[in-house]
Amino acid sequence: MLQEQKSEFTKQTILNESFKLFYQNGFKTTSVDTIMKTTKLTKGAFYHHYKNKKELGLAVISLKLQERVFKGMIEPLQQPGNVVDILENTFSERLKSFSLHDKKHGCPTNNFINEIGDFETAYQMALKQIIDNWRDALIMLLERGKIEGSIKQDISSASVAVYLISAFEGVRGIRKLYDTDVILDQYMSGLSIYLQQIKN
Amino acid sequence: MLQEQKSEFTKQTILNESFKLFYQNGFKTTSVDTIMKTTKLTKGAFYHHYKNKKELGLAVISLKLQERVFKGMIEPLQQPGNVVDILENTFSERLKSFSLHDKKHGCPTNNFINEIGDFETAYQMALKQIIDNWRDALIMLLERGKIEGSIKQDISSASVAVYLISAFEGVRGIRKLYDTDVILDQYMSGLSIYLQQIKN
DNA sequence: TAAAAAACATACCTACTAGTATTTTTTATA
DNA sequence: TATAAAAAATACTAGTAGGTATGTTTTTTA
Repeated sequence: MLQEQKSEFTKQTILNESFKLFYQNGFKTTSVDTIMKTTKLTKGAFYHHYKNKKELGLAVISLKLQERVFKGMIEPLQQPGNVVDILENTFSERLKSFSLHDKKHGCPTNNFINEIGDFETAYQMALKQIIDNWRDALIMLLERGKIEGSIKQDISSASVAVYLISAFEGVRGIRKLYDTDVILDQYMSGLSIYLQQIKN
Repeated sequence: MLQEQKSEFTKQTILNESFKLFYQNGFKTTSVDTIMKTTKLTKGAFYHHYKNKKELGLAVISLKLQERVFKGMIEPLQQPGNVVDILENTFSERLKSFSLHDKKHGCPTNNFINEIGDFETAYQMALKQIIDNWRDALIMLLERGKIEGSIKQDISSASVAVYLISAFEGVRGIRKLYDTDVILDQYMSGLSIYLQQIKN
């Protein structure tokens, strides 16, 4: 294989396996040794491609987490249609689409935020970028709703965006404690009530 | 000093220092050595009072975290007065009352939930107890509001309770990423909008 | 096709981890 | 006040952590 392709493949493999392991077991408690054992490669390969564990963590955040939130929570907001419907669908459908594994382990981005969001500025900034992008996309959609008349004029789009994101991330954590989806159903019903209020 | 008193004091000291350190640096990444160094005691004392680190973790959850949530988020709900006001005050005032330290490190209960809520059943159940108590207290308050006519009859109290808790815990995590309180202000404004909807 | 460079492997280092075994100190009690 | 029991200190173990130094293999390029 071409050297460049092979190198890129290895780097991606490490990145993907890291994401999975961080998601399941946490960032700080997943060792480089563990990661490299699952990739069937060795420590030499790891430190050839990444300066240290911190660089890997930042790569997982700005590549894997960023992409996941974009595809799952931002892209759906950018479709045409009634704004309130889009909001309800995006937040509800996303929850319903999760596997048991994803329900058990919560939101990988939220896990990172809560584990290392207060740990180092570099992580903080990378994670902030994800939330900012998400919030901005929500604000954009809500502003469109105001123009189209489907959203009340007098509510702050930023406030609604922050409240929506907060509740979503919050319930993803809380769901970890339960064996059933009751909590998710209650969240969705609670979301519905909220959306009634911002609707024109 | 009386042996019993002394023993209890030591156990409490370990518990309190553990809570602080877990809050600041995470549960799994805080070592027993580190805890005992801050207490100026030794490992011998620790393993005399606690079987292992897991038992300590469970003690912190069911004693320290439980109490913190009760005093900060449950007790205020049990006061007399207008239900919507109580809700707005409890959630808003609690946020405003936090020190910079507490804003930076988020909610200790939420940190535990996100770090080890998917790790072991014992932790899961202890944490679940806290959330269940909180949710039940909210439901009780909302039901009182329905009887008194200040809360709409047709909304599900459980759903509103879960949504309120989720958003609160969510924003405590997200705030970690920011240096300012803007996100908290937006959350509070978003909360206000929500409460308008459930008000009769 | 030889040399250089990139990709990866192996062996190792220091620091730290939860937990144990054993000894010393303090307190209670007969 | 001697003895027992509880509390705490000391010394240790086996395993894991991130990271480095150095060697080997593969690929590129002149």
